[in-house]
Amino acid sequence: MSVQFIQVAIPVPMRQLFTYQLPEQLQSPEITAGERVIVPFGPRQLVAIIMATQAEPDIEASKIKPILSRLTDNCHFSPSLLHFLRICADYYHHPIGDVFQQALPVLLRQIKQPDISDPKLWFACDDISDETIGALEKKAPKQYDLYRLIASHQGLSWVELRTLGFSKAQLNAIRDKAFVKEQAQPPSVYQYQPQVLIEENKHKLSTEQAVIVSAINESLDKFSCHLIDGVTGSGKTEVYLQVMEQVLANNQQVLVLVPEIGLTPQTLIRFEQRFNAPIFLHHSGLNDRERLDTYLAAQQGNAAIVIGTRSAIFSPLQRLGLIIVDEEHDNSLKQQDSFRYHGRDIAILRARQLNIPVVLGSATPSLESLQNALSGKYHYHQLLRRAGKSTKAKIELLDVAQQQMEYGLSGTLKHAIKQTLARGEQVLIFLNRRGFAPAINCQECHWIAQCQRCNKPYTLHQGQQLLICHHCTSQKRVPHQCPGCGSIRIVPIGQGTEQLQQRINELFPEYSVVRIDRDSTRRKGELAKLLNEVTDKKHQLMIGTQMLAKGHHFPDVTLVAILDVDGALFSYDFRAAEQMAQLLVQVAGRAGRESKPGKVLVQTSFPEHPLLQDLVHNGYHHFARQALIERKQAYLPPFSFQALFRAEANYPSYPDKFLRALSDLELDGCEFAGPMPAAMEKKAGKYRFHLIVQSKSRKLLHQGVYALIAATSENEWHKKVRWSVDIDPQDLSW
DNA sequence: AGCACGCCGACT
DNA sequence: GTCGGCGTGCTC
Repeated sequence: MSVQFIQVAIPVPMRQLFTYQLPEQLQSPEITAGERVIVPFGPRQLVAIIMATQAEPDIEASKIKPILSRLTDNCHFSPSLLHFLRICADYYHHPIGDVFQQALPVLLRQIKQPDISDPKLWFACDDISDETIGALEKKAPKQYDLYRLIASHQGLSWVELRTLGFSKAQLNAIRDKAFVKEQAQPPSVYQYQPQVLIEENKHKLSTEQAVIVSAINESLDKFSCHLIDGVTGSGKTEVYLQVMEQVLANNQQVLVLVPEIGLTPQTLIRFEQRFNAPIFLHHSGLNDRERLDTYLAAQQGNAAIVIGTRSAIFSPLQRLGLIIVDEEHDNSLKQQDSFRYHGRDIAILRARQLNIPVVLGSATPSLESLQNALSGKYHYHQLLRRAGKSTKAKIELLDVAQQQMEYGLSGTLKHAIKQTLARGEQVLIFLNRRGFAPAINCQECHWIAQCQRCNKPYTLHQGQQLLICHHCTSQKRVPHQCPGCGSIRIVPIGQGTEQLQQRINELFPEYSVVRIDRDSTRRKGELAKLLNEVTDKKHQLMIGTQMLAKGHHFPDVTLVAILDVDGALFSYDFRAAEQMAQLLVQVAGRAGRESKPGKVLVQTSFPEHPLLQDLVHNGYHHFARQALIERKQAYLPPFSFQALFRAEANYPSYPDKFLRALSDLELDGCEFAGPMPAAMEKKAGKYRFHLIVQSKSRKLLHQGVYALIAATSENEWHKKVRWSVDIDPQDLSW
């Protein structure tokens, strides 16, 4: 047997492959692309991915090392997934090794191999008398609900039960009483059986819905992209469910992508109630082991449905038949560091590659998707009617320019809150700023506590008695004295959710207030718990950040207050207005029910602003079409395509000069904007600059970016900076 | 990205 | 005298 060489992708941000020797004793069985191997790399050992075999190496033989071992756990990339990941790396001009790294669960990237045992699921025990069940129902209603749920399925994972808001204590309790038991599930391929569909929970479709379901069902065997543009409450989920039904019946799997915190109990329960089929989850609330379980279930075929956040797009489903991207406008679908992919966009690439349909859904479609739908590139489906008789929450502007404000609340708003509470209804208050106050300030010398690494004020977190920088997460004790003048008159300025909660408590002492933001929901399952408490009406007032705008519906909330919307009206980011409009409409959709319609009050100092006027009087669709006209006139996305080069270093001149040298290049059909300092010019001690490349042609942009990346190695500053490319950047502020 | 190597300031 | 700060360079 002759010496064999292989080219591998290494999980480092380098745009090249590395050549290794394949020792004779490792040559059988034949090595294939997509396999994982362990290689020596400098002083360390890494898990690498085989890309190709080679007869003759293209580098000096003395440099080549042999690989150490091949991983035999069968968790290699299938040819199809491997091809998909190459397409992604190519589209985003991102190092392939890093793309692979992100597509693998943590436990499969490590040298130490995890124990790949069969996942354990919960089942109901047989032969439990109605009497015993009746007794449980009376004594422990929560445990009874949990038992009923498990009994109605053929196996549920702890992850699902936790996501639905049940606790380990409740589960252990019914296990100890022998109502349920835990069993390992050997790998088996999901097979459709009639009992998969739980018929009694199926809704009758409206004519609008039925048309969409049949349109999608007609094209299940080929690639097609559908945008379902449906107002909140119009029954998008029911359309998803009925299309999925058909795909599952064909023995294929379904992948559902949801926003970061969109995987709420309310969403999951809809799927559980309809399908008695194995559902696996993939979201930030899972630990490494749980993520591996989902990965394996997808790969081995146990999973019929995978529901997850953006990285679930890399689930190795072998018989994927449909991808659904819910809330496709949501920016949590775009990864904002290292490999900056957009979950929705690569879902479309994946669907095209597999020749299957992809369904995008939103009440407030992104301008990109809307334009594709209007131009006929996507199938465009509108759901204009709300199911039932419910009416839409009305958005009203509250002019606060002349009003006396108390802790961010106008008198008019306080009055409206009081009246709503008096009627026994709930109130939701939005403030997109967590912490107690966004800054602290010395009243004598006007000193402001600033993070030295970011040149931005520290946020005061009073509960923890800490100053926290929200840009680099550095922390500091709260000073008792001003370091500048020694004064002790240090006061918070501005309001965050923590302070608002305190003030609301003082203003409405007879009502219970709950705060829902990243700080108050840090613990696993805490979000589900708080949301359940709200639904159970344990709290009358809710205070929260954007987190509350997604996924949940609160029928007894009839007043939503938005404290501060003005920042978005004058932002230099051309997407700020679009995002604000989406937020307002999404929020309006969270509140009210048919018998008690909701109202949204928006505090603003600029009630005459055309953007707000258009949105309030003509609705999101009119607003979106206006915005598209403006984008077209300004040659902004989606009428042009952008790539953003970022560079950072310890001194501002390096990234500036590095990018300036790149922008000197002549590129066919591309133009530059910048280089300019990033909106956060200094972050975590680094100086950051941006260079935007823009083109009306996706193809020319691609070629331009390619040429620019090739030019970096000749750039005299390239060793002085850390740089990266962001294709289709979403947030230009960082 | 890591990690080693190498060269200058404040400490047991 | 040395511990450790981070600038620089390399990884088949």
